[in-house]
Amino acid sequence: MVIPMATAYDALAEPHRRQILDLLRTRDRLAGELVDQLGLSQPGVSKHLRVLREVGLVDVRRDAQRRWYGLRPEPLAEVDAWLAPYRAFWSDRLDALERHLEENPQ
Amino acid sequence: MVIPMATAYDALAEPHRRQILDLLRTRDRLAGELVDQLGLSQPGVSKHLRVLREVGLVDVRRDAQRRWYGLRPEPLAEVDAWLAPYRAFWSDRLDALERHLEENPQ
DNA sequence: CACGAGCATTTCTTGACAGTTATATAGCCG
DNA sequence: CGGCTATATAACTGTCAAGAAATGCTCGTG
Repeated sequence: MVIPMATAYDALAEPHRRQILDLLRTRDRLAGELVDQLGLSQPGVSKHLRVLREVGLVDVRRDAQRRWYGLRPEPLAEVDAWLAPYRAFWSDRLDALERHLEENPQ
Repeated sequence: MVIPMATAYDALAEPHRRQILDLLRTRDRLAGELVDQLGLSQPGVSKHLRVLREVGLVDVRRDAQRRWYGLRPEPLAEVDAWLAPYRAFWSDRLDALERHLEENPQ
């Protein structure tokens, strides 16, 4: 019986989870704050946070009954590494566009 | 009735689809080639290709009964743009590591 | 024109997942 | 201790996606 490990890609596929990461980018947040921001039920947010924890994209700090959630960007570096070889493609096209604009000023 | 549009994030969540994009990065491929490489059934690959088409990550050129698939990296630029603000985070940490190493030579 | 090659689409099954409500756990405070 | 706050987990439901098998479509070729 194989336990299917989720990946950062899976975590990012869900818009609410990307929203959570965006919120954590500015500062750490209480679970309750995230519930308020997302407009989901509290258990719904809690489940998304569990997924993000499991793929290592967030960490938690306990503070009595509260939980402070913080961003752990490392798994995004893996995604970025996968993306890197593709960057050449569209930057090529953008470069071509830029050259075109330079060579054809208004 | 809302038609749920898939996003590039959804497309990237599936490992086989990332593999297809990786194959198309080197050169255009026939659908049959992709079937051989992926080790999935032909209809299975065809369905993945449909998803990639729908989010604009590949395009198709007909050649009699054949289909040449090619990479269209533009939607990846969107993902890259989302990722950009995060890049500062881990590069900060890497910078810190580099400074540490510079200040503490072997 | 019949056949086969090359793909796409359909159909079906199974499993995963997002969301909800209900419940459990943990810690503060009166 | 009792009850409240904050969060996690459980149980359940509906939806959707991945995969295989069967079928359909298109076009070149004998």
